[in-house]
Amino acid sequence: MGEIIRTPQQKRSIDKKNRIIEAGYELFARDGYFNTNTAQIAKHAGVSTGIVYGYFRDKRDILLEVLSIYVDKAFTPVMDIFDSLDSPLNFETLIANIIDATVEVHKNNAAIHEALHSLTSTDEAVGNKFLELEKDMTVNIVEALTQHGYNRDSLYEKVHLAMETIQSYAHECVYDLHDYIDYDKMRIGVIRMLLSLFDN
Amino acid sequence: MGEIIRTPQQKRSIDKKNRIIEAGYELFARDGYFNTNTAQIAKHAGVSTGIVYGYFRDKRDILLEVLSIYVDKAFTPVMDIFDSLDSPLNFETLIANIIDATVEVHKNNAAIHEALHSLTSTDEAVGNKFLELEKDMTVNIVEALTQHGYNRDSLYEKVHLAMETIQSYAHECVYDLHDYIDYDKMRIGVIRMLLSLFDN
Amino acid sequence: MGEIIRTPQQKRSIDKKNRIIEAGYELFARDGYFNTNTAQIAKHAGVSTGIVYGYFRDKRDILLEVLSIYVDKAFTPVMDIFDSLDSPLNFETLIANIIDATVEVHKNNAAIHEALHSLTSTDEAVGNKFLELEKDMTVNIVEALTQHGYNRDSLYEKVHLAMETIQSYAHECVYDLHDYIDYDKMRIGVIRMLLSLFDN
Amino acid sequence: MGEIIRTPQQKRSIDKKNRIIEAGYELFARDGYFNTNTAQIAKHAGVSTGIVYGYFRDKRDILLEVLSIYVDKAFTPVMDIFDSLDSPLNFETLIANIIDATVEVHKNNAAIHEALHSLTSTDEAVGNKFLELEKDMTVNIVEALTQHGYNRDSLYEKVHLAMETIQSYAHECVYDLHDYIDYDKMRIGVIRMLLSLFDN
DNA sequence: TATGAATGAGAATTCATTCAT
DNA sequence: CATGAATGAATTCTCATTCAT
Repeated sequence: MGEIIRTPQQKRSIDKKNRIIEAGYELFARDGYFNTNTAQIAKHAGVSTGIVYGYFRDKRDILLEVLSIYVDKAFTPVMDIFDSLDSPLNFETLIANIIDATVEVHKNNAAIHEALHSLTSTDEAVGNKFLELEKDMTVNIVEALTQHGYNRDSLYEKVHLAMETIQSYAHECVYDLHDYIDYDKMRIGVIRMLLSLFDN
Repeated sequence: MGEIIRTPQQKRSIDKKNRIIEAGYELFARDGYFNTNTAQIAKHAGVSTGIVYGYFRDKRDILLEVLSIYVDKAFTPVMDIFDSLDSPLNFETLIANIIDATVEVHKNNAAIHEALHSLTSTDEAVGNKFLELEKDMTVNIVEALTQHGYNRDSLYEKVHLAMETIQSYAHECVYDLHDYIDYDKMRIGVIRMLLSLFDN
Repeated sequence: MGEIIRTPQQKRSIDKKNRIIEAGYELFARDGYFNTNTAQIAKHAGVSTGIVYGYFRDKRDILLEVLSIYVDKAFTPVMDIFDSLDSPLNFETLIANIIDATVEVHKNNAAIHEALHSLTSTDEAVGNKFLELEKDMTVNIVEALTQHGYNRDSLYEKVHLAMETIQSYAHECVYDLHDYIDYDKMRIGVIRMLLSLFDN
Repeated sequence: MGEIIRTPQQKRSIDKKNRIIEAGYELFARDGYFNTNTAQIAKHAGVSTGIVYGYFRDKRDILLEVLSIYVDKAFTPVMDIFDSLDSPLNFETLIANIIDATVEVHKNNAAIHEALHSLTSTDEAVGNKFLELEKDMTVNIVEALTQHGYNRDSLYEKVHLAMETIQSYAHECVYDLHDYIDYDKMRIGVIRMLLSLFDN
């Protein structure tokens, strides 16, 4: 098999590979994975169609890289909050901070999130990556809470549920689709719900 | 515009159209919209490829019909709960009932929900249909609650948020993907959160 | 998997499938397998590129059908000679007849023989088909000779060797490439050699 | 025509050119000409893809060089036999020697022979080279035989036919594909046939 | 209405060759 | 001379849609 996938070492090449990933990111976000073809990605990245296959095994391989980037972007800002945490925990502030961080992440990445997440049911690797992301976040948060002395029943369930709820809110909030919803009021509802969840 | 899309009158034709929709439903659910082709749908429905275009303008038209069916399936069972509601409202029971109904709906339709919902960002009509579904449910529930004397602040926001939360839970619960989660415990968390949300 | 390979029943479809095989036959013979593309085959057959994949799994599948046809064409005329064989055997006549039949087959099929045979070393199925052809011919001839009372030592080896020799001659003769060779004289040499081979 | 194909003067360059030819030789033999790409050849030779075009006009040019090497390898061992030939000629020994030399050549080069020979019908230069090889061998052998006093009718035809027969045998023998053939017995048949051919 | 063969535009991928460094 | 990244035309194959019957 003569298939040689370049692992670029030089700056220019790294740039080029990143440009392709970036192009994939933007086009998948805008049009979806299935509505984007490799020629478009190449053109958007300012490279030839051929070189795409110098850096990636196939179109799906680009997807996987885009996914990795997204996962980092989604994971880091929220987890950073737990690095600088005071004891005793102030849940109200903590929750508000996580909500705001999540909304911020969503503002920049909602479209790609949709595009990627829509593949979870038909692409096992993509599905697993999302599961892993959720698991990593849950586990990390549980650990952080425990270290700060919070240690109640059903902690994994609570954290996971909280995350889901915040995700849902962030999604709604960013798309701002329902004219009958005041997202600031909803935000208050989310905080109230989560406070009660953890105050137990 | 000489194109004639049949609106079937005879029983046999209605069957045939429904069989095509049903086939689309199953295949979209199993493989996703983009991984299903019209030949497969026709074969699965036991009809010829050509006749598909006698009943539907194009492949996407099948999608739209499938979507309608799904929306009904998702809407009805939950809304039925509000038809037989006692006053004064017992929120704990109500919430539990909605959760169970939603989980039940999801058990049967999670796959198609994924398949359809994944198109929301790239297909405006699909997106709007989902918005409409959410709006209809929210509005109906708000109305029912009001009629039963429940009338607090931010009701739309609360109801919408509650629905989102239940949806999330139902999804998690049905797929049962995280081995570190006990979904019965999570269910208790959901109920607690929502009780606190509405007890305010 | 939605791959449906038509097995044509109707006359028109059979014609079409045969036209594609025929086109493959001619183009492979003229330009070789690797220098022929599916678009050319389709055009030569007077069909669209798409329908080629309605009748054949892929380009190689056409090759395999062409091969089958060739094998029949190569096998039948020579084997027919053994259907009408007098006892006692007149080897001189028999050999001459086989030579002539083989040359005749080669006249019409030398190019496709080359094209197909050139794939034996890189395509196992093709290689096996040629082996099978040689084996079938050898076994059939040995059987026929035995039935007519010829039963000497090393019969399989002799028959196989005779066939190879005749093949070589037919090839040379048809291409007529060497100006220093008189193929009629060479034919006499072949007959003499084979007579001595079997007279032992 | 400003294109400059280097004729390497320095030792290192000659090595490099030879390494490329050697790589072509091995890969063409293993996978065939069309299943080998220039990147593979370069990699196998331990050079860059670009430099290949410093030494060769194009991929086919490598093929031609490989062909030249093969022709030498095929020509020399057999021709050497005629350098040390006793008078009067002992045909039985001579034939046996040629058979053994040819089998030996084939043992080492059967694969590349197949790969190259398969191109004869579509590449005129390759075809001509093979013709030339056959002609050179025939002419040389005829000359040698004549010098040793053997001078019969149809000598070119006989020699050519003998060579073909031996080639066929060597091919069969090396690949050893037919389980119903004893190649030692077949070898005896070949010798017998050729003795009778020349004893006339 | 119904069939399923046929179309052809479009997608993914390969690879001989060139070129900037 | 040498490198290996880059090009883009060419190729295989798919599939929504049409059409002859």
